[in-house]
Amino acid sequence: MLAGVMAVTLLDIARDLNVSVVTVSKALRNTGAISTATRKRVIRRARQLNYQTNWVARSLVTRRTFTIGLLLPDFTHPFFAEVARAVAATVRPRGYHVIISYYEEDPRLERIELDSLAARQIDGIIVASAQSPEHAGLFKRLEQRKLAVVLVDRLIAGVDSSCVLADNEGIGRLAANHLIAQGCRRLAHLRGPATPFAAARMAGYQREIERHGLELSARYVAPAGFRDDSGYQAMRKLVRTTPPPDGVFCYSDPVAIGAMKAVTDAGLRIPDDVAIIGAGNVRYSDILGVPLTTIDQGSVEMGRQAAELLLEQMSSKRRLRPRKVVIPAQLIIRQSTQRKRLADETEAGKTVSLSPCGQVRHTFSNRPSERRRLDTSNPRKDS
Amino acid sequence: MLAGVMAVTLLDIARDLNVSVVTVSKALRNTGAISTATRKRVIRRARQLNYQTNWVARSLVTRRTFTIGLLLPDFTHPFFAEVARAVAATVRPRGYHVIISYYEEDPRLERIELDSLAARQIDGIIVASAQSPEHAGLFKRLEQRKLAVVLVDRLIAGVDSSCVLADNEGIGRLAANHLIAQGCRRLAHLRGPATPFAAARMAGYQREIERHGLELSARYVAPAGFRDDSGYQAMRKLVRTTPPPDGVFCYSDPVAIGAMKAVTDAGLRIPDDVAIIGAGNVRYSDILGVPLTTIDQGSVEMGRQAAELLLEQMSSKRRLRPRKVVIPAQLIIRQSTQRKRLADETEAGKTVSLSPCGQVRHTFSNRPSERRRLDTSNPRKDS
DNA sequence: CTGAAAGCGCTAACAC
DNA sequence: GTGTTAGCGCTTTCAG
Repeated sequence: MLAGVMAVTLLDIARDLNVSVVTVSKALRNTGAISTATRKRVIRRARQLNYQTNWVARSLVTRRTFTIGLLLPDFTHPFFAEVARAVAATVRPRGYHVIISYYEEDPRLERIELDSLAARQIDGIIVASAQSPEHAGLFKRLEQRKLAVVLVDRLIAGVDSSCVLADNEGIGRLAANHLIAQGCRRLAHLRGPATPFAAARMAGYQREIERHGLELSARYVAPAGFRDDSGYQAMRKLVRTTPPPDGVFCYSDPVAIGAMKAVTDAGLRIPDDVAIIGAGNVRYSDILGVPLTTIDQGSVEMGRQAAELLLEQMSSKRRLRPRKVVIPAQLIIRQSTQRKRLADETEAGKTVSLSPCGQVRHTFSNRPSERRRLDTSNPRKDS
Repeated sequence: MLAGVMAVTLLDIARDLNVSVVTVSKALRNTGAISTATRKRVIRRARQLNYQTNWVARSLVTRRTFTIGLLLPDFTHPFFAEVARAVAATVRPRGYHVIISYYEEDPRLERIELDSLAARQIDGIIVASAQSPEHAGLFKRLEQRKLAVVLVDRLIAGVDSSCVLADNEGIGRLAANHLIAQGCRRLAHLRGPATPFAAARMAGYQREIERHGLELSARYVAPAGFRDDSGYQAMRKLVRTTPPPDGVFCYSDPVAIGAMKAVTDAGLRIPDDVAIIGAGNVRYSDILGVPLTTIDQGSVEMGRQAAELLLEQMSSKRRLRPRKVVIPAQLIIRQSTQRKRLADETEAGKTVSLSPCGQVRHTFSNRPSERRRLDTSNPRKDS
């Protein structure tokens, strides 16, 4: 027989050593009552033969695969890519693998994937879901099967799983505050898709505007989607209004990037004619033609916390009380909103240090210590 | 018993219907000899009970998991993220899932992950490896275990698995050609990491330069790494040489982005003082301060072809002859090299249409049809 | 301390 | 057509 054509099994080692399979199994798992001598013998031989646990077989009996699912709308999107990496980084040290899947914003596909992942007997799943509340039962069923579930970035009404969310309200408020502080008065908004979290962003924005005695006029609100092309289209309309808005809060950075093109194409200047603020702090947002002011949703933190919650749930015997974690938003000021060349300190009562001449500080990494920021309220946890 | 606490098994359905487990199994798999009547009965009941195949159990006996691994240095990098999506999109219709893992350019971690994925009994793996040739045996062992292997983006000497590669030589040649056509004469290079593929890029670059009777001076070659910060550091040195280079080919777009900052920081203009060209056509490269000319490596095509090769291998009984696919490179001309304001047609004998005023054409998507390009030679296949 | 027996949920081979 | 038998490679339980 050709060496190694078939994988080495416990039985192979057992025969080889004249012990039982059970003994080998115990030795390798470092568990149960076994003499140190045989344990060593087994381990040595296993290494020699290049034995590897067959996880499929083990999982069948232990009912744990040490694999989790991560279901996202699109892991090519830098925000989700960062979430994904943070999740993987968090669970890896604990021996878990991650099956990453995406559903392209198609709820039907999402459901299929969800089922398919469950059929693979994953131990838990983290999902940024696009399901409407009428499918809340789907998640209930998953949890009944003892599958740990953590919702991330997007809440679903009626699903009481743990979740980790951006502070969407806060993002909107932060945006409004900042634009107003920069002297903008004709405030506009490029809305995201028809989702609760996009609505929350807009609501926070509007509320804060009104708190300042201003208003968010309906004609300054245009629907956009997730991506830059929709932002471009939406902004093309807004720049044609008279007068055009002088401050625009965009649902996401990609949308904002599209919007910036539309503004430039229309012969207007950023930020002098129109200030633009995005959300997401997407990688490379700081190296655009005009570096984009944005609101960081804390992708890494979101992934980490989601994974942490999931691990906790998976390793607990009884079902834990669902928890809700809100990741505070941070304002990242760059040129696209910097109309006041120097100090625009004391927004929200905090001092924001700006580098001279309206220049962006040189930031390569996203380490928080290197950013100028402004948190939304306090981190709220465990609501 | 609470409904659905335990997952429904074939046995549950069998008992329920007073048939044997085998019958149910056959019915559900639509295989073997079975009357249409019972098949329908089984299927109906299965649906009612919300039965789902337990893939762990099935895999144990069929020895197929319908799961493949994808091991990358970093799936947050836009290039790899696109490869990953293309892989997932290609295998999904065939029922495969993808476990995506990354090793942060750490060969030791890569080996651990490789083993760990194999232990999960994946059917095949696509890997952009950082292993040096002395670990070629690692891959040989995987293939002996009947694990299909496809190398992507990075070749390893001594490993004769199928592979899908960028045309690194061609990338270098294309870069040199373009810079020279733009009138650059003091050509520089920011080298990538110490890898064969980075070396190939430089070799192509140098060869083409020399073919034009010019030379790549050693003092104009600086080592950089994978990311923007290393590009920044490297370029900081080059701009201090007298005279500074007037055309720089950077190993990757991130490196180029870092380099552009260094050039700007030094008070030089892009492209008038220094033309910069990257490689990778990273998303958002077209919306930088100065949109970056780059060479597209065909990430999507690379992922698709790798997945295709893997599928082919996995569904074949006997081991197939390894194949080598080279994805042709495409030059994407943007502002960062556009020194000749208008027509710089007839590089390499082809006409490249440019939009007026050195403006970038508005491109949101990466659809090839929307790009101005220049292929490297012919697509070579199956060498 | 060690191992024999039983079984995880499923499929393959072969009787009936 | 249908069901029986025999595993896949591992862990669990419990007797020795």
